[in-house]
Amino acid sequence: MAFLIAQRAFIKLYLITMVEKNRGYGYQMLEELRNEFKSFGYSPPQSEIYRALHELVQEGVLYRTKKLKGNDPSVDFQEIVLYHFTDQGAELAKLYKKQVKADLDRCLAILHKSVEDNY
Amino acid sequence: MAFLIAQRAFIKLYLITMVEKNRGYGYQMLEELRNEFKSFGYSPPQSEIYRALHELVQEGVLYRTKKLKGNDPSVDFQEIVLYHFTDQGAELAKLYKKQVKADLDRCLAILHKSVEDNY
DNA sequence: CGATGAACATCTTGTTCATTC
DNA sequence: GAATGAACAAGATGTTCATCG
Repeated sequence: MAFLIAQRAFIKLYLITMVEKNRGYGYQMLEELRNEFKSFGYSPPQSEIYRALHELVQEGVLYRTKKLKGNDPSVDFQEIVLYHFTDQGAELAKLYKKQVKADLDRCLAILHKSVEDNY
Repeated sequence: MAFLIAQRAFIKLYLITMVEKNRGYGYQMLEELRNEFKSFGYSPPQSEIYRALHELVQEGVLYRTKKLKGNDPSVDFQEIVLYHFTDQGAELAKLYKKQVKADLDRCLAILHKSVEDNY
């Protein structure tokens, strides 16, 4: 049995939510997460974001499209990878979120307990 | 920067509290923890408890004494290892607990945030 | 079986490098 | 520097084995 939720699962949850909100590509999501958690002393490593995205693709939740970043191709040729739900993706995501929610609640309960027990 | 608190630190916290309360030896503490967290779907592995105890000794927080378990040596020769605070141990423990408390609060904040952000 | 310990195997992470524009 | 990816190194854990009474 597991202790606390894994970082990977935690990040996947955020990625799914971001895809729901049409927040585009990897690097951007990374920056956003780093920003969000900066004040919590947590800076998700870049590799974890990509790994998580790859896993979500493997699992059939997301699929990828490629796009040039700028609107004017003559200015910016940078290619970015966008993520979208597959046909079953929305369903799978819903299920995944449900499971993670249960795990988050479990973790919160454990941590609360430990504060009560030790302080 | 770290994500959530490590299992090791979490266990050390409990061990320190248990030593404060004169709750004796490794195996016993293991059983107690397993019992406490059974309903949370968490069963700390035996190796982690011993590793944590060894570390606390390394760090100069605890020292060990050995004792025969039963009161009547002719009946039970089982040797157990008891843990106590060293001279500086109480101080070190206090400090350690303070740090862990900060980390626990940080973890709680992160998890709460993630529930807010994703549900 | 209760008790302690170590070894080993693995899974999860963090750091670094490679590549492209 | 923005962006993606993989390789590699290190750490933290889980599982199994060894020993003793």
